Amino acid sequence: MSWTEERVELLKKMWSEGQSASQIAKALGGVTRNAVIGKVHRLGLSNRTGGAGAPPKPEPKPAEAPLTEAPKMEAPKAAAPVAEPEIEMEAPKPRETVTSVKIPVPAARKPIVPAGQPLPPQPSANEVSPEALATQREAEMKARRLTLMELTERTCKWPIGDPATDDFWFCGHPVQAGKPYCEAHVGVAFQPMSSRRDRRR
DNA sequence: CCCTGATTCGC
DNA sequence: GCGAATCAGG
Repeated sequence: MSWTEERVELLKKMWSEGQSASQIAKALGGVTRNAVIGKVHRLGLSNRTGGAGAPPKPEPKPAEAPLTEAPKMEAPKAAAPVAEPEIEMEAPKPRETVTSVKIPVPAARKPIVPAGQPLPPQPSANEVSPEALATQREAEMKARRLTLMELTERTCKWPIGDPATDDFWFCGHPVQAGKPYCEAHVGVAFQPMSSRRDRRR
């Protein structure tokens, strides 16, 4: 394979979108991530965005400014300290249900609510089918306890414990093809609407 | 171990 | 110009 214009275009596009070299290589086919990185450097578009350590920031791509003519336009943005919405990902937090079962979590741990008071809101599903919940416990007892860095596309990203304390890690079991969670957690994460009791707001 | 990008250097 | 090997790091 060679770097045809089309391929280079796709490379540029994907790179600017924050795609990783390996992802780009996969999309292009016939090249390795090394080849992609090498090309990226040769093209001189190394740092994707101003900040070097800036994390992949998907450009919303406002709109192609026609820009027929705009000689010296200074954008005197009077600094608008916009409050970041900070959207939370769909990350259901495993909830401890008071049952007779003992130590559902790996090693004996402090109560799961030690932190101060905040404790992030838990948006989604609370009512999980008993069996799914049981399976969930099993999985958590054997959790690999991965840290954020250790997560990959193939590790279960189900959070366990309290993010505000050290008692926090990710399941880490092999994910179920495509899904972000392992089989057990897919079970509690993706529930049919029907089985979800309507909570009267 | 999984992954990331950066750099080098023979081709 | 190309990209595998290597490096440095999360």
